[in-house]
Amino acid sequence: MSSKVTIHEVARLSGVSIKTVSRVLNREPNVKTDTRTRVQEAVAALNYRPNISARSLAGSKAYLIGVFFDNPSPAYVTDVQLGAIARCREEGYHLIVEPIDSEGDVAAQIEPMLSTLRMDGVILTPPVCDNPTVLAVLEAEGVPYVRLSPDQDLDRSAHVRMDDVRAAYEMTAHLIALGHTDIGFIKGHPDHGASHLRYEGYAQAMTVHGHAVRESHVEQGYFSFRSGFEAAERLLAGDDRPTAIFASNDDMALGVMAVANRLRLNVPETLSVAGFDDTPGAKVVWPQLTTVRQPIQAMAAAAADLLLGGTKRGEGEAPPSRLLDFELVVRESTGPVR
Amino acid sequence: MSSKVTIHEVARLSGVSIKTVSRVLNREPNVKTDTRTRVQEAVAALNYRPNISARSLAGSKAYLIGVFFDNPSPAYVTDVQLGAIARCREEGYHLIVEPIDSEGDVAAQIEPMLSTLRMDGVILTPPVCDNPTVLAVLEAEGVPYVRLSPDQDLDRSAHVRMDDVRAAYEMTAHLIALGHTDIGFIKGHPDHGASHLRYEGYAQAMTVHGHAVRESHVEQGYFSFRSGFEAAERLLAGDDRPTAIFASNDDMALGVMAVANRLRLNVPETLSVAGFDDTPGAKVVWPQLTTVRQPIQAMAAAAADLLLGGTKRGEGEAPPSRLLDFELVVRESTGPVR
DNA sequence: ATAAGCCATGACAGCCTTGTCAAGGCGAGC
DNA sequence: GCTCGCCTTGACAAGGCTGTCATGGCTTAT
Repeated sequence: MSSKVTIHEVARLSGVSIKTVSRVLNREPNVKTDTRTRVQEAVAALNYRPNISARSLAGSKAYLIGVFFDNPSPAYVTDVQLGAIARCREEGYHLIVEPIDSEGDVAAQIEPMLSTLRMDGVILTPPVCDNPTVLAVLEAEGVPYVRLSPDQDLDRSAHVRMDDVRAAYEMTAHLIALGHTDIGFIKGHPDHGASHLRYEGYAQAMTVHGHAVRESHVEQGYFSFRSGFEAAERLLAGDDRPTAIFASNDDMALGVMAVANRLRLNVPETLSVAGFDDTPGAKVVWPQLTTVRQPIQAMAAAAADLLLGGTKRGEGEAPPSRLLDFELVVRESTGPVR
Repeated sequence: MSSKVTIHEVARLSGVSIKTVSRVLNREPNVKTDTRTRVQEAVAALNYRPNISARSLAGSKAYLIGVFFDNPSPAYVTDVQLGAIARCREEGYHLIVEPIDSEGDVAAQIEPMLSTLRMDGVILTPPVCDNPTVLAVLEAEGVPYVRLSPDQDLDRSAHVRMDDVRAAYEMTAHLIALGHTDIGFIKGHPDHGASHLRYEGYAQAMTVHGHAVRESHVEQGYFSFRSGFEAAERLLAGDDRPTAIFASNDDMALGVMAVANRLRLNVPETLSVAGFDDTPGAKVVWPQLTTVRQPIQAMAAAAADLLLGGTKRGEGEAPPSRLLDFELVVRESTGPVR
């Protein structure tokens, strides 16, 4: 029996009008404590749940938050969903997931769902969070949105980020603390803003600790396993090889490990390897990878929080944003220099 | 301007009643072709989209399909979402994702969302698809559901599966065709139905081709990297080692590769390794893993199709189900015996 | 030609909740 | 003791769409 208890029955049982029940449900002020309690009891007794369709038709809210993604990493996407849901459930909101095909006509994809569903807000993950068309459509439709780790136009909207520079700095410092002075670096895809930030953190740490950033030990990569593999082949070719390599993401670090394996260089005895992102692959390799963990779930939860009005935004103020802490995950792929 | 064009305006522009517009929108019969065209033009001209809340309040459908999951594999979850969405979009349905915490009070989690949202159907992934409480609540609420790769009670509901036995059979046959006769096998988690099916396929193939299933070359694993690693250590310990190992999932196969690496056994020259599932990790290892690909997206699409009434179900008939084809993905980790 | 029946369309109620506005009750200030 | 104003509550309409039923025109069977 798909119990379709309506607000009327609750009203009748508790002896008040449906409007008062509505008030209690929406935590509106100006309801006597006594009345409130009585209504709540009736709600519990009847196991009543408001009908979300009727609610959003009558009111302004849809109780739906969208998550748009076009992200190649399933682990990332899932974490975002988990984080966002955690916060949404507290307020009775639900998550609508919408994969976006950035190659296709983006506007044609999102415009219909926006006008059909009337979502209360949207969370944008990279790289859609930097897609100008998406942002434009969202703004035109008047749908609030929060971007996760955006690259560009930071002031354009609310967003949540992690401090990539500092994370890369600390990872480099970790290697330096282990005695490494000659640390190779593999850059990420040049179109991705994080690439520059991570390189900057690396360079800063080297400079601050008095070690030179050797051009020949900095390679361009593209965030893929293959690009990391190839970069590592170049870095480890001659005799003048670095004692540690910091790849700006895990996939590339895995490429480095593969090369080390082929060259019979023991990790971490002969070569320390560090990654960035803490992807699932980082634990599925031997030795397990030292890396940086982004608090993805927490970031998504923060994004949902921003949307649900955790922070009220005044007129004219800059859009709110949050900067979250990363976590250095030291595992077995980095060790003292020998 | 979040254009809130209503059905009235479409009706006015096309010179018919709102009911007729509604009929066109819902592809109902008994509308003159001429009228239908005129309405469609008006819809296009005004860029009208029906309001889903109003729609579901008035009618019976909510235009929402839920996906419940409690699956440790993000890649799997994402694929399911992608596959389901593909089919849902065709019909104007949207996807609500709901992670379930199987450890907690499952009924308390899903009961509210079911009665609040009134979803039209739910897709259940393993392992929630075998959670009796979940099934019971869904049935009590009268919400149709389709299970993906269920283990138990196949006739209880509609479901979509892949032929694990045949897949394991063919993978084994592939190894045999390469000249292997002594093929080790690592079983999956005993609580997971697929484990038995995959083992059965392996055993069948061995027997049919006249090779003995050697007890000492069959190890128990638990679908984790670590369990694969340990099983491989045992299998590869003595001199009497198999020339190939078929692990019943990729994570364990990766564990096998790690051991082979440590023991300096070249893959595939000295040892062939095969996995199952085609997880992302399968391509991020060197050499890349030969494995079995489940058509997860297609399976999810089929599930959505079942829900959306792709197959009408008569009274008293058995719940509909679909059996999809797998794909043998031969990469570099398997080779001829030497 | 006439009755029966189907097709195409429209009028209207209803889905369940929230927003608006009005009304009654009661304490505070003069 | 009376007015003012706030607190609490309720009546009613509105929100956009679909279901039901009625209507009139036209085709088919007799």
